[in-house]
Amino acid sequence: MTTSTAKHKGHHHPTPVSAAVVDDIVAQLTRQGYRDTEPRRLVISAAAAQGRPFTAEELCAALPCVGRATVYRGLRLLVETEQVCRVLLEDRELRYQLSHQEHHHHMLCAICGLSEDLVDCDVEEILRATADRAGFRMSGHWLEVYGRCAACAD
Amino acid sequence: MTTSTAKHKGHHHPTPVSAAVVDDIVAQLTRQGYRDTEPRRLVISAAAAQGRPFTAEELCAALPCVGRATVYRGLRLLVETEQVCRVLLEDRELRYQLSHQEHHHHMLCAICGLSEDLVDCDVEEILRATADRAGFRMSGHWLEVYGRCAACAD
DNA sequence: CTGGAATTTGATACTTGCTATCAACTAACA
DNA sequence: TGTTAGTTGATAGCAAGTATCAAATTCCAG
Repeated sequence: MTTSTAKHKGHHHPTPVSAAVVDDIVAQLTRQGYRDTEPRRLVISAAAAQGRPFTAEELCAALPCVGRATVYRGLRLLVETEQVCRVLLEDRELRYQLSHQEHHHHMLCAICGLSEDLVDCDVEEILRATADRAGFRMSGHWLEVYGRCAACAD
Repeated sequence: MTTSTAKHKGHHHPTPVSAAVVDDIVAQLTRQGYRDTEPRRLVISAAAAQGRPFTAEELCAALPCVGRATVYRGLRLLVETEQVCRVLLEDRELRYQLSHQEHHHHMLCAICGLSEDLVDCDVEEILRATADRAGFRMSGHWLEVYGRCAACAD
């Protein structure tokens, strides 16, 4: 979980993408009946190349040869199949990032834009219990935590 | 599906607005140097008349005599001065409602649209502690809980 | 009261983010 | 290799919200 000695701040290197990651995701998709297409692979590859949460528009810009609608559709498919998760910034900007876990939340660094998964956190049960107490049956929730990552803390 | 002692579904009675509520909010604003204007009062009054979280567009529709931009500006001002809080639906639709507390979260009913304040809930400290453990300094968060209110539960 | 500066308003145009359409294309299976 | 159903992408469109700016209003000073 990228603790690490502060590397770049605000500057985003695309991470080298291992073809294996892309293949793996494509495999998940084909297993679910979706086709293995070139534009789709490009979207996945570009998404995997991002070092931190990215916007749909950023992906469009990174893929000038792929149609705008296709990028949006690709992202939507990846979210639906849980290969990618959505991240909501404080200003309500929607970003995406490859998902590495079942269901989880993120801590978002306001300085470098990095996202860290929130682990060892049982908010969910607490919320459910609190809701129950009010006779409210919880079916879902949205949670994002904002702040500064270790590297960007004062 | 709304079993319950179904009252209205999707039909929203505007709650009768006590002038006192409007006056009180206007007072808070003038205290902060903002002017007491007719359109502003109309926006506040309409906001207070809503029984549940409402959209900016709904307010515009309810106030045909007030300019669109003015409604949006009025809402923004009310949010900034913490008279109104923002509520995010699962589909990311942004709604508003009069704020009755310092800082709190909402449980949103997917059936009737009602919003209940989440009380007796210490998620915040838990989140902060969890973040701390990862060397992450939390400065804010966004949390919404979705489900069914007592009246709409099966 | 009244004058006038500063705030506020609102019509309009615009931006941004995203979806609908639909003909052309292509992956996958027989 | 042919069929066909899923996929693509150019385009148009839509919804939410903001920028502009002249006209109107508030409110304080005098």
